[in-house]
Amino acid sequence: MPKRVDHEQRRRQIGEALLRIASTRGLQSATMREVAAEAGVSLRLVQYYFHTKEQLLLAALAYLAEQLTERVSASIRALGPVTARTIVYGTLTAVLPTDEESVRLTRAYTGFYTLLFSSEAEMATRHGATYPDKLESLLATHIAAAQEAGEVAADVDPALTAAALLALTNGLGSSVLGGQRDGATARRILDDQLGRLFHVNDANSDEGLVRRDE
Amino acid sequence: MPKRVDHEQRRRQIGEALLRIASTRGLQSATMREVAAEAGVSLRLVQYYFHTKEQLLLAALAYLAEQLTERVSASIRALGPVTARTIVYGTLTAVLPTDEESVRLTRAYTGFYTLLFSSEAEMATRHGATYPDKLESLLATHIAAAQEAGEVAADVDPALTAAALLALTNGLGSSVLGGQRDGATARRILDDQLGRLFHVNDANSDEGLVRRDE
DNA sequence: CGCTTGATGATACGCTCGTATCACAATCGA
DNA sequence: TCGATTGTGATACGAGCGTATCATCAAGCG
Repeated sequence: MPKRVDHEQRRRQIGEALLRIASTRGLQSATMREVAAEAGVSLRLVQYYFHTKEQLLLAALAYLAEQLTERVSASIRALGPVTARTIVYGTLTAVLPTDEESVRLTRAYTGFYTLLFSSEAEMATRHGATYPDKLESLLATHIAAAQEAGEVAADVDPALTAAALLALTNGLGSSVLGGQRDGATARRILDDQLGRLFHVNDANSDEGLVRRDE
Repeated sequence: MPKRVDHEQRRRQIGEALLRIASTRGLQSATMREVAAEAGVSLRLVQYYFHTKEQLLLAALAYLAEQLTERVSASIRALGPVTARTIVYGTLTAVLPTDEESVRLTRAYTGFYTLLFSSEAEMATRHGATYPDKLESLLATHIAAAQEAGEVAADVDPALTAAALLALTNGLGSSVLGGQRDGATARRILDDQLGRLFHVNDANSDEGLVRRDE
């Protein structure tokens, strides 16, 4: 059988298998043997394409980040014209575990993030923390833009608010994954906060403003 | 040596040892042998007082909840007269990992919460989720009270807001534990949101209001 | 006093994990 | 054509885990 084979494709096949396990049985169940079985290959092959488990995890994390990024931009596009507001909405709702795909992604991501907490290997100079950092500054930028446009109150600190929104979304995600509430409820909580942040810019009162529901 | 010994004290000694490990090396390092060593007893003793590891974890979780509750009420008391506002502030800032003790507690708690995500044993009818639920309804009650007193805008939904604040705090805690930012910054983000929620009830404008820093 | 019983130590068992080793088949360059 | 290289299988190894077993030592009770 040993035809010359496409390494990248094989690695992807195995990496995806790991992600599938991570989002169903949890990352701690993603043992070498389990991944091999899920990918339909032998244990030896997993070792062959990823010399060590850490390399496998790292590659899978990269694939996951890829999918996550793709979902975020798809979510933004789906909201119509690209404005600061749609970017913020799209980004945050994309990473909230509401439908099947986002549950999958969030579960897997949480697994990796959890690994970060107590890995002596430091997960390759904590790659995990750079992703949220980028998201945060991106959000801050667009909140500031919305502020310029008068969609957001002037006394709002974009950086602090971006951090808060992201932390809120992560916290909501955890509560959904932990079974404390369902995705729809989490979505409602997030929408409430977002609606409170993005209000119309005409009036003097901050009460009775337009409530957004999508 | 076999004097008649106080079981509850021994169990506590061992349970605290587990918590100590959970908040330093992480819960996944809390093996039976490690706990025994940390507690300064033999492996056999750990087995003697807790027939199985799950029982040990459950007991330790109970101790942790105890300490957490104690810290929350201490934090509320430290804020002076007990009002709806001090309760909300005190509760949320107590569980945010800012000082050494809260880092310890939060780390340990996160470990257990993480275990919840993917334990087939379901951690004894998911005891973990009841605690946040109680906190949430408690917060909602006091936000509603503050609303009655005019300290909170009338269009705020107490339940949604309580959930959001708790999720925000949890998310911030995760980011601190994950090394994304330090406790002081997290505290600033939380304070910003709380200050925005509890505003003075006299004026017409929502800009330039009193910024709380403690 | 003696004997049951509570408390403790030493050690073993079975399992799973990541990783390593050895053998071998298919392919390709010369 | 043939040897070197690439891909794959079967299996072993050592460590760490939760748990179990067996023996023993000090009390308390009759």
